[in-house]
Amino acid sequence: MKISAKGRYALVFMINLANNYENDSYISLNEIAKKENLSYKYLEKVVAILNKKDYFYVNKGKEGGYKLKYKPKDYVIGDILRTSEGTLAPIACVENTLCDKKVSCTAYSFWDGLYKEINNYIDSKTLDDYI
Amino acid sequence: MKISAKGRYALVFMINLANNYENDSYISLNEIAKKENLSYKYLEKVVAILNKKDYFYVNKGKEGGYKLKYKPKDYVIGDILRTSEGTLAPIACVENTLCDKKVSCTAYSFWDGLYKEINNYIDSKTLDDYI
DNA sequence: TGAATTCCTACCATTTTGGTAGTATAATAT
DNA sequence: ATATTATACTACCAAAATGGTAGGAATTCA
Repeated sequence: MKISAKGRYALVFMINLANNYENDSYISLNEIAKKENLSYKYLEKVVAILNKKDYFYVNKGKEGGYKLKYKPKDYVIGDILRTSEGTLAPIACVENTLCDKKVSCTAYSFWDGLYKEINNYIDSKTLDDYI
Repeated sequence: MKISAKGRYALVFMINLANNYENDSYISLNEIAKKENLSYKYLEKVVAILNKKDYFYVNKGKEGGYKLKYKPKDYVIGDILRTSEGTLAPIACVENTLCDKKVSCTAYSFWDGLYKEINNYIDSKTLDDYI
């Protein structure tokens, strides 16, 4: 029941952008990786995933890097985690439609309830809460 | 962020025992595996883990199997899952003491909050809720 | 033009996952 | 008694996921 490094990296990265929001400057992967003691190469990979979303501005070259596009309050953490981790369903059947047992399935309602609790929590927090 | 087969098997198994509680008879792995469409051998393995706790009576031989020791209401699902899965901490640092950053660590309070939500939920349910 | 930076593709060792196989041991119905 | 049924225990294993690393191409800007 672990969040993978992908999710951890993604959230740390986005919080770093949020912390830099007021500066209106770009912040590079190198800088964040060093500050947060993350693998630069792996962070690169995770950011590539996040970059498919409309989260930040990017600039290459000197003084380049990443900059948050919207206000920290506009970033729901659940959305960031789903982008990086995929679904946060504790077991597959509460998410997809492959399993048709559902209601009749032993323990289904327990897992479904847990899923809802998780979603409620992660969707109630934004980057602004962790600046 | 998935619960592993271990946790799924464990809960299904325990709910089956709970369903059989009123009968006061033993129920075998074979019977449960067939009914729930689980791998018999893997179920055996998971039950071996659960068996370290004081959860059920065991009887070998004909008419043998497993029988719940206490009332379904006495089994908190969080306890069952921790026994089978290990900790349900979404990331390691909210659980163990290896990481000393904690409060100052980026995003720590987010993960800690999520952990608390998960624990609250799974500790608020007992087998009796899923009979 | 050179340095800094992102972008992209490929590779890889280790661990985890979800099993299977086989045998030993114990209980019991008959 | 003993054949049958069941758990207990140990060992093995293939496939997938995890958490990286390596190297170079493209782009930006001082």
